[in-house]
Amino acid sequence: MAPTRKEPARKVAAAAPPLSAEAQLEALRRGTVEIISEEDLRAKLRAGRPLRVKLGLDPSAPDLHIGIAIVLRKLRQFQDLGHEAIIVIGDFTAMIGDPTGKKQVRPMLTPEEVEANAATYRDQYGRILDAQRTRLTFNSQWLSPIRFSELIRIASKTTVARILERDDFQTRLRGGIAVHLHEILYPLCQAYDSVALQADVELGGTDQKFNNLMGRDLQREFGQSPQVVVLTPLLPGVDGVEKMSKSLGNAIGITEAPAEMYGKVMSVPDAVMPAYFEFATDISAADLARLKRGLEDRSLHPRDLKRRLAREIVTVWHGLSAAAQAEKAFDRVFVARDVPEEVPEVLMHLDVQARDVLRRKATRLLVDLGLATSQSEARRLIAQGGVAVDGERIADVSADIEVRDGMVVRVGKRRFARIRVH
RNA sequence: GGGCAGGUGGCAGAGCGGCAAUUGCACCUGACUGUAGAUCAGGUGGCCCUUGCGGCCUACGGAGGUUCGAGUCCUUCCCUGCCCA
Repeated sequence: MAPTRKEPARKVAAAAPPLSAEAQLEALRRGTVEIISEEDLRAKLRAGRPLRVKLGLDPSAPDLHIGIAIVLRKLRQFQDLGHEAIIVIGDFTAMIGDPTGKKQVRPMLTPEEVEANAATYRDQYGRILDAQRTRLTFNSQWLSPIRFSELIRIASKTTVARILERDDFQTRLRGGIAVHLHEILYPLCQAYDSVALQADVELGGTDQKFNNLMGRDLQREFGQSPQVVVLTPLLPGVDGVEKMSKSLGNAIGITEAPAEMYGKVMSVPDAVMPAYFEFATDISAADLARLKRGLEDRSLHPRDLKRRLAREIVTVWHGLSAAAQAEKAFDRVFVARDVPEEVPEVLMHLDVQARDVLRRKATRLLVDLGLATSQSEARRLIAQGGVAVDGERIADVSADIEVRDGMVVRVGKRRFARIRVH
């Protein structure tokens, strides 16, 4: 379900007379890091026709996170201003993997997989974008049929030196790390997307600057008006260091359960709170300024600020009441150290031999419940005092547990399982 | 095609014949509290039990070999980087 607060905005925008180019530019500037160039954008807006605004996304991560949401919200803004939103799923370029140095070559998706994914994309993007007015494309549509001779023609439009300017390549070459030939085609592929779509604007995070500028060059080579590059900030992940990304495991997914989302926000380092408030919530500029000030002069407690942040972010994606509930659940588990109201249940079968009582070695029980991946791990957890059954800590690594229906096993602070005996 | 340097646990990176492998990051657990933040401490291949500074199995790119013993030495293959052509 889309956040309800978005609904009225859309209707108003559709009905309202188009804003002046200057007013649009003013609105679009907010929340961006760089626009290349504003002059070009102004000119394109002045022409008065709906602009084709392109955003490329990685097909391997259908779980959108609140970092990517920043750029998607920018795209939404373009939609609300009457422009055409085009999402490009990089299913073809996924074969290459954006050359960050770690990605493996991935096989191309089958048409069936693409079809299946499309539904997921629509569903997830629909939480932010006006789904009816969003064009969803896959770049295999135009990249796949390209013949080798055409590739050579496209490749002739740029130079090796130009491609190698890119930071990733620079550092890898300097560090003696492999740069495969196909990888240097990545920026070219993405640039060609812009040519194929005749994009007026390409949106992206600041890490996409090189690729997006490449699109400008290539479009010029193909006799098209070069696209305007609009760059949005990258949100740091929950580690507070790396940019938020699913593959780094530091992301907060927009479809995550409220409680999970709330907890992850609470784990964010204090230093990144301002960025989160600014880019991942809907709070007003005035509120933002006040919170920042409070954090600086220490008149506001960081803990309370982070609770507010967690509430705000959960509210964006799940609504107010879900946020309140998530906070309650969090307090219950982490502040009061109580068992959560909802504990995942695990069914266990009662052994025929032992009719009424089911005895299990504690280590085995943990593995059976999925709370440990091996007996060794289970043993370690118990030895470290991290395992409790119905609130009672297990002290003995070789303990036997008398399994009863409804029993709650806890590992660490936040992993629980309730046993259901059948 | 030739020469040189490399390939070690999720990542980075030690190791120079006794190694389940120093260290950092990441991760897990505990203490503390301001939260799953910060700090401090411990742990982190698997299996087993008679829970012992225990036993066994599997692991340092692949396959062979030398040796009581190989991540460490040899042969060969694969892969990467650099230099020369």
